[in-house]
Amino acid sequence: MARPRSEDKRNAILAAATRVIAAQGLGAPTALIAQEAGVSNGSLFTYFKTKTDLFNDLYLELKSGMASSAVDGLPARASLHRQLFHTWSNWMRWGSEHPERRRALTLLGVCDEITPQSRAAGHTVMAGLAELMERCRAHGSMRNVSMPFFASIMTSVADATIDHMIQDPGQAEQHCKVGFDVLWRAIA
Amino acid sequence: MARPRSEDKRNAILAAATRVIAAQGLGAPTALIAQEAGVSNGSLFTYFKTKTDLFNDLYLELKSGMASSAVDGLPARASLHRQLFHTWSNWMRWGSEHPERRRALTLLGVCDEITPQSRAAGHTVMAGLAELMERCRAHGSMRNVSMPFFASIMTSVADATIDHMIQDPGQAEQHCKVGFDVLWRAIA
Amino acid sequence: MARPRSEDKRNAILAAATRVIAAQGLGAPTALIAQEAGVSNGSLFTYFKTKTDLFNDLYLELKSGMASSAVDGLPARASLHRQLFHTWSNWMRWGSEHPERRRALTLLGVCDEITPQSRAAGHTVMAGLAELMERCRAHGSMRNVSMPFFASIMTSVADATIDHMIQDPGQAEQHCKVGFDVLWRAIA
Amino acid sequence: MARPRSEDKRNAILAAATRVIAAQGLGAPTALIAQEAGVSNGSLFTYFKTKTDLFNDLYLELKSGMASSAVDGLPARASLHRQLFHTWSNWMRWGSEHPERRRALTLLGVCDEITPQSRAAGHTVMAGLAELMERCRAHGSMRNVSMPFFASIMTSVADATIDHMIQDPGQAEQHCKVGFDVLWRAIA
DNA sequence: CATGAATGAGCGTTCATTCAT
DNA sequence: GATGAATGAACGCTCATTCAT
Repeated sequence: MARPRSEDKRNAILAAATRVIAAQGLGAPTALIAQEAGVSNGSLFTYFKTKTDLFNDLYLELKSGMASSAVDGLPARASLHRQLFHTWSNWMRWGSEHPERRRALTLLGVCDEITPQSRAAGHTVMAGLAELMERCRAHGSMRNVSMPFFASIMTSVADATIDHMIQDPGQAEQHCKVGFDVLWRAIA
Repeated sequence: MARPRSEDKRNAILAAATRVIAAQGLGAPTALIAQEAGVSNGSLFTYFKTKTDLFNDLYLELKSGMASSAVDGLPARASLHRQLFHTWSNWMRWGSEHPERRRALTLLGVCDEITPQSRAAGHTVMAGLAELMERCRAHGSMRNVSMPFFASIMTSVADATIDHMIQDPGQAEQHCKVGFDVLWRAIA
Repeated sequence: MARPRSEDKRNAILAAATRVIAAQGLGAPTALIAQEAGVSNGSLFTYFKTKTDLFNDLYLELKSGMASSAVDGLPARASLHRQLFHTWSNWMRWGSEHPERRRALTLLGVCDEITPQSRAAGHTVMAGLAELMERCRAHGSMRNVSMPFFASIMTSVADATIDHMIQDPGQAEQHCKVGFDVLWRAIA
Repeated sequence: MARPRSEDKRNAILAAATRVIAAQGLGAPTALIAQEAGVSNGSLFTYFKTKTDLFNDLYLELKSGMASSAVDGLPARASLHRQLFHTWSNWMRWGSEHPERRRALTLLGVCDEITPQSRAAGHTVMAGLAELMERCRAHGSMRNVSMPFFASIMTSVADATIDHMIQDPGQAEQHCKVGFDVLWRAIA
């Protein structure tokens, strides 16, 4: 019967946190995040019990946004190479178009306030992507290495590629392709 | 640069900072670092003007330690493949044997208190390694991409490989080899 | 005084406040009291304008509960000694059986949010008891001291006795008697 | 070799806490206590690790001040009656002359941040007084009740008497005597 | 120079109270 | 009236940095 909790406000806080963390790092004051989100200081804590909770939720939010972007419109019947390139392109686009989300995710990824549970959930949301990766691994020269290692290689190359695209946006598309070729050579 | 009295103390502080940052992140109190180093609270600031200065110096220290480990004993006359593998093995060993240094370096690498000057110096200190990389790039399939991109790919794969080695130490040597093969396929 | 809708809710809040204050002290959040009472956060403030008002009302409620227990079933025609002992026993029983009310009353009694008006009203509510006390005073060795002093002595001894009864419940009845004897010797 | 911790400052904080607590209750901000003591906000915490620690230390300080005042100049060879009256007078004087200390001690005494250890230590500092009480108990009509009960009675009457003296300072000395007579009748 | 007490701005969080639903 | 989200002042405590010893 009372004013319901607003999903919009929650999202505004998450978006503000993304921006503020990208700009100031994880030490950014919650008060600044709240202000940036257009809510009061105290309201942040009705949506997220602690700053750490906010971090964990944001981590998942960003990770799943990235994952779902990557597999968006995946051509299910195309060749593995085509499917992977499609996904790769989506991934690179997400990284290039959302540098703040990416930076925030990087920072959250290395900080130790993210719980093992969140990290596990982070893997879950990547399931679609993981399934594709698994097929690539199983049919390529890395068929004998573990999935985590395989995934980690792929992620690393992706990160390096996005960095490169951001630093030289004029040639972004070409860098995207080069990165993919590197990856394909490594794993095919 | 007026050398402070005791190089030992300076080193103790850097070593303590490495440990403490690895354990607690960059938010760790300077007082704790000082304590861990066996010096007083205030003394830390006679060796490093600010916490940020300490971070920048430590970043360089760690990066150059890593770089010099990597090129240690480089067989100058061997084939490129042999030289690279030698370096790669050194690098992997450094990473496996100094997880705290590596974690501290990772955290420092993504935080924005590290100045562009420090990052540039970080590259300088990698000169020996960079020269080898440059030769690999120039003679391989990535001859048309920029050095930063090439280096970034190599670093990424290295990081992924070290992670893997640390998580499964029993097979470390084998993972080292697999990582190298991945890299070689990607760049040869 | 416009009665709020539900006297039940008001009482539930007072009872909850008693429990919560006994457990957590006067710093206990109003939200917790509301929760414990089974009403919403905001509703508490339709029954009590401020937290201070709640405290003042509760103070009176507890004090009058104690006072009316004390004089319950007073044998009007018995000797003073018998009347006083009857009252004393009631008082001790109230204290032993309602430790939370007693503790809350103690805390409220020393905090300075209780207004002089409330304290005055607290005396009014003790009128029945006071009248008996007055007769005791006037006929005993303390006939020359002021009533407040006399009452305060009696209250003090009562409190000490209840404490003792609570700490050694096995002998409660005996302690009750001993306390009364002390009092009687002091005032007779 | 550095600036030593100043006992003066510690005492200033304790004195300030006494005043501020007496005036505002236990909810008084530490910042106000610090200000009143003439030290910075943060300095308070170099002398007392937490607000609760400050409360516990202050409790002991006040209690031992009271206890040592009470037994000051005790005429060891006088009669029990004379000895007790001497102590009683000291006690009453302490209470009358230090109303803030007394109020702070009252508040601290009922709050549940005071640890059982502090309460135990509080009894220890009253040892001198307790020994005298014990002799009174053993030779009087309360010889069959436990010491804690006896002590609690005595304390209660003392508190009531001090209150009375404070409220009517003109007759303080006389009230002191009356209170003592009440006590003596109760226990002799 | 070494020490560690002093400083005070700053932070995460709480909570009495208000107000939209 | 009932609800619980919204508000923002306030609080306890931390910590980089300074400075007296």
